[in-house]
Amino acid sequence: MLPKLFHDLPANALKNINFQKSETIFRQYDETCGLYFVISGKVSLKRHSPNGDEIIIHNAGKNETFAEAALFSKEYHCDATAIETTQLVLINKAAVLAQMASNPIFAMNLSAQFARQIQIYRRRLEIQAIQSADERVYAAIGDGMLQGNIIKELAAHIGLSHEATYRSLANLVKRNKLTKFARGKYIIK
Amino acid sequence: MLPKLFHDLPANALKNINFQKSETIFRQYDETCGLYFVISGKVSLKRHSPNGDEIIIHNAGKNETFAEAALFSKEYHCDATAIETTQLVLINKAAVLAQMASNPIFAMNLSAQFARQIQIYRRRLEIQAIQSADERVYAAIGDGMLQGNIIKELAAHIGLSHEATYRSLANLVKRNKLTKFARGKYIIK
DNA sequence: GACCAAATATGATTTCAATCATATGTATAT
DNA sequence: ATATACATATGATTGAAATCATATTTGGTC
Repeated sequence: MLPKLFHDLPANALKNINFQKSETIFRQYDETCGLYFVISGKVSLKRHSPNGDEIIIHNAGKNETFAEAALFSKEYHCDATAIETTQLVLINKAAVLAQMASNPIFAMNLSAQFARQIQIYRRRLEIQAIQSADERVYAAIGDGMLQGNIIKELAAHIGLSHEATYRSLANLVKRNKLTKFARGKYIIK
Repeated sequence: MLPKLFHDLPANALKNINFQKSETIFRQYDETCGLYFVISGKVSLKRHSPNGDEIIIHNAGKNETFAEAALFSKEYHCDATAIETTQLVLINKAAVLAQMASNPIFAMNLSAQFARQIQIYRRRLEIQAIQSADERVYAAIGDGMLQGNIIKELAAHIGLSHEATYRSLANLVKRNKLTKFARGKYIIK
């Protein structure tokens, strides 16, 4: 779901684009044209260090934006590549900047959107820092991080192996901390 | 170092405040008055879940801002408490919002600041997800995350025990991937 | 220079998640 | 109804970080 604030932009500021697996979206040093929203699929954002190592910046998945910093920079800071078949919305930089300049409410909504994202990432860092798989899974479920009903995706999202995640879920149910009400569906007790 | 953009605010929009260890800075549901910058010390941001568990949102340390989302909300979303003696700058919400409304450049700079923070947190998530302590330490050093010269702080920052961190540093030096040029000082080869 | 607290270093042991291996269940397409 | 790909589940083993225990070094203060 594209964040509501972007609907305030002119219609031609939003452009759907499809990418095949392994296709390049943009490269580091390309001139920036906008930020992106992921409708479906997954995008890998990477950079190369001076000594040639590959630095993973982020993998952006469904319902996430990426390349926000591109709004404020002439060049993209990294390479973006589709990990799988991917559908994106390109949100035009010039349109965003123009809207920010002319509509203070839009500018404020954009800052608010970014501030919310900061909050989300901070919490994710805390969760990922939890050593115990059981406690990490419990925290993630509590935070609503199980979005669909695929446990394997939750596992990847919180940095656990899928096996450890299944086990933790089973333990938590056994310990009466969670209820499993359907396949891939749990609630906190 | 307070981000430059906040210097564009009127002087009375910035207020230094000191807190003793364990002192409350704000509580969840308090009316928001602004965001904060940490000059020194550490602040714990926590919330309580419906069933009484304590949820750690973030620990904010030196040179970080926190409570950014307060700019866009009537109430604080969590409790903030000083973990140790702490010196903060309170950045006045009304002044920030007024400046955003009247100065599009300021609004843009604030969004840019937040976008940079998003980038930093995303990268930190990736680093923290690296299983191998050696590779995690290497990535963190490469990203300039060793800010002072206290390895123990780096360890806490990247989610490793201090022992594992010292060991990894020693391994990386032995493997010729890092050079130690002083106590607590390393560079990538 | 002496003292002290904290950081760093290192050895040994424990813990538990990752990994490997296999089996079962399930949603989807035909 | 059947076939298939993928998710889920579970047992066994491995590996490496956490933890525990000590020792040494170092920076700051007096």
